[in-house]
Amino acid sequence: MKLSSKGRYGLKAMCELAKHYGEGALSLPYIAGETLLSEKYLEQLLSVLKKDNLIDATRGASGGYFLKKAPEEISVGEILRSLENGLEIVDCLSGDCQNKATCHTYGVWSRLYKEINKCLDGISLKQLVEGE
Amino acid sequence: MKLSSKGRYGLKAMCELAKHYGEGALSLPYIAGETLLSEKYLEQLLSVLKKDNLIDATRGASGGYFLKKAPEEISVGEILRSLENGLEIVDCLSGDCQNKATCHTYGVWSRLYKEINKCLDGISLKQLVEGE
DNA sequence: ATAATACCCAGGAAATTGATAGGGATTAAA
DNA sequence: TTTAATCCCTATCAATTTCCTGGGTATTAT
Repeated sequence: MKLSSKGRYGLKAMCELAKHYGEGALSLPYIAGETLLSEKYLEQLLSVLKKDNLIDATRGASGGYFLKKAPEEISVGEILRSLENGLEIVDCLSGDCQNKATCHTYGVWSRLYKEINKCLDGISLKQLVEGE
Repeated sequence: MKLSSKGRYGLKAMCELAKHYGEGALSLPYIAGETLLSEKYLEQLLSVLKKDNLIDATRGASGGYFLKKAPEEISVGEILRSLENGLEIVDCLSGDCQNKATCHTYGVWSRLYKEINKCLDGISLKQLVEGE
């Protein structure tokens, strides 16, 4: 039960964007340089975050990426749910579990899922960047 | 961030053992039949649980597996930590993170790790089998 | 002895993840 | 209007992990 590097790296990129919030857009090469990630891989992560409306981008010369909301209004939970494609610990949580009623373990996963989200939604990007 | 089927299946097997706690040992073929798992795969899961002292086994004819403690004294957390080889969400938690001091995200993982364990340690196998 | 059982080890199929690559579309600046 | 910077899309590959199967050995009740 590990977080993928997609999640870890993407969160790092979001921190970078948060650090420069309000200073305009950051270019892909710049973010890649700061986070030590390949431009091509980082690009994929940013495109996911953009699809989920956490960041936005301007194209063309001197374009780049920027946060769509202020760092204090973005939670780590939102970011990870975007990158990890949901934080459901088991598939039956996200889908159509037939045995929901009879299955004893369903309750465990559901409880855990709520706790995880509660925990991560309680930490804002601002807190993260400023070190609590 | 998904739980492996090792964890899910192993927990199922533990439930089966809990249902028959005090009635002597259950054979591998029997447990496999109840949980609808292949004997060979289940065998590996049980060997992990045995290594971690959650269950024990007697060999020879009419032998089998049984819980080493009462269902109310075994937590779901213990079981999953055994099967999943720890519930650390990222590697730096289990190891020797160099950047621990400077890394901003370390605190997030550590907080989440504690919450996950707290949640799962709060549910006993007995509660699980009896439906809370 | 024999049958039923747990135990051990090796390996392979399948899925997921991590990362690379190329080319295209869009836009700002010169 | 050209040019260059940049985001955007999609395919593919290598590596890793996970899931599962199979064969053979050791042990014990009957």
